[in-house]
Amino acid sequence: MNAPEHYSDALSRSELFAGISPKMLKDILGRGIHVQLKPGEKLFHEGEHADRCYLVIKGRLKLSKLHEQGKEIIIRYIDPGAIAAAIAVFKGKRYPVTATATGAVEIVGWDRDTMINLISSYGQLAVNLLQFTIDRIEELQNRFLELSAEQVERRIARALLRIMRQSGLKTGEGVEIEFKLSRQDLADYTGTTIYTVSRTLSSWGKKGWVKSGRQRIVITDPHALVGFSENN
Amino acid sequence: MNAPEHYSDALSRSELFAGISPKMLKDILGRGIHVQLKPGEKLFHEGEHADRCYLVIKGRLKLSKLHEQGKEIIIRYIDPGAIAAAIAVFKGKRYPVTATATGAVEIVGWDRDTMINLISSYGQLAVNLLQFTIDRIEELQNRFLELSAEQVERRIARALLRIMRQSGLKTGEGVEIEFKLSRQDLADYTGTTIYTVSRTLSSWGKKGWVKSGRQRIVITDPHALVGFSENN
DNA sequence: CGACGCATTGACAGGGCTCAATTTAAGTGG
DNA sequence: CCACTTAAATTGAGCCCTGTCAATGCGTCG
Repeated sequence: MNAPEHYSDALSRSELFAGISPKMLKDILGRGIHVQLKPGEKLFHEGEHADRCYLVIKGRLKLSKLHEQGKEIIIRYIDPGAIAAAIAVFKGKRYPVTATATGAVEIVGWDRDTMINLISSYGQLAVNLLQFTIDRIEELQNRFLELSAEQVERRIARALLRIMRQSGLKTGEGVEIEFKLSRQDLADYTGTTIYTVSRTLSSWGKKGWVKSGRQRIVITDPHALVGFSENN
Repeated sequence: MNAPEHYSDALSRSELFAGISPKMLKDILGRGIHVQLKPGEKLFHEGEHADRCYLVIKGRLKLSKLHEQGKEIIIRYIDPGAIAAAIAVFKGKRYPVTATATGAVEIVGWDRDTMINLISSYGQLAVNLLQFTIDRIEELQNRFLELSAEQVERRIARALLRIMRQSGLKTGEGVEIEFKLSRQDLADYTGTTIYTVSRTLSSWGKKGWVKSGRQRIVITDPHALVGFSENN
């Protein structure tokens, strides 16, 4: 298998493969399987046996957990270059979350044996994996604190800024979230309802902080939003 | 240094040292430093440089994060045999949380170099550490889901049950939480206020589910509490 | 015994959820 | 390219859960 051109872009951004030479990368990529996902398609379900981990090449995965009565909570989004289920795959455990494609998604997957093999071949991988895990725990702890200590509007502000930093695209109007992000998604991400999100974005729209339409959000005044999320 | 008698008890319960022979344990313990903490004393603060990780021998550590305006959130409690800051110490990062002694606490600490040394000497340690990390992430994700999807009363029920399973002591009356746990603690753990916790425990008291006093909680009917936390 | 910290309880208000009714926008097929 | 369908978003009204504030009770410890 020969890696297509656009792989290098995702890989160069990857936290997991930082500090690994192009030659090694080629080897690593060659050992994975290539998968394409349609919008909304699920890559794996919460509770399933974790037999593979995946690197996102193009598009975005949404990691979420489901609660009884259909309420969903979004744990995080996985951008190109980032990896999903890297930790779960090691222990042959079950996936603790569900992964869904937002838009068309391209990924590379490795099974458990291959991963263990790779780790022992490339020491840097283990270090990166540890770093990655630490970051995940910290991110979760931070969001946990926010969720319990802050009011909804501020949580939405922080969420939007976090997503903007991860997946923002500078345009003439401001910074646009470069994937489809509905009110429902934001609500699930911040632990609120679509109604509150809608009202909030509405009010920010009037202030000129954001422009938002159907599954599309542009932050026109990031500075103001940061101020709001921190001050007062 | 010769390990005191009661060390073996904590160690035998330890997730981290599972599958490691007594002889090796003696070596590992000998390389750590022994620390005693007074009630309320802080072992490390959020943001400080993470220069050591610790195994709890006796008593309990409380891991928490602070929000502006003094609001605190409890991430978890660390019982005898469990370890704190194990991951943070590796990357020479800062502690993401604050550790406080609840009651008198005895711990053993290892610095970064020693930990790295130990890991390379005892392969099982690395595996255990990974397992431990996975468990931490899952626990956080679960609580995150609860926090965003469930009402306060049910969150308190779940919290109490979780703490009971971890640190419960069967007595004639029922299962008693074996360390001082104030209304404030429960509130910080569940993301609510002492007033709501107090009202809730009061009402459960009338139903005969719990008996609670000053920093002391006994679950007299665990079954009923489980039912409440899951049903409806 | 007095003082301090923890816990309880009541009254009140408000943030945000629920529900229902529209409006808007994006497909889709003829 | 336009009607039609369908999903997403908006907006208003009402209310309930839970946070806030204040007063009081009670257990513990010096």
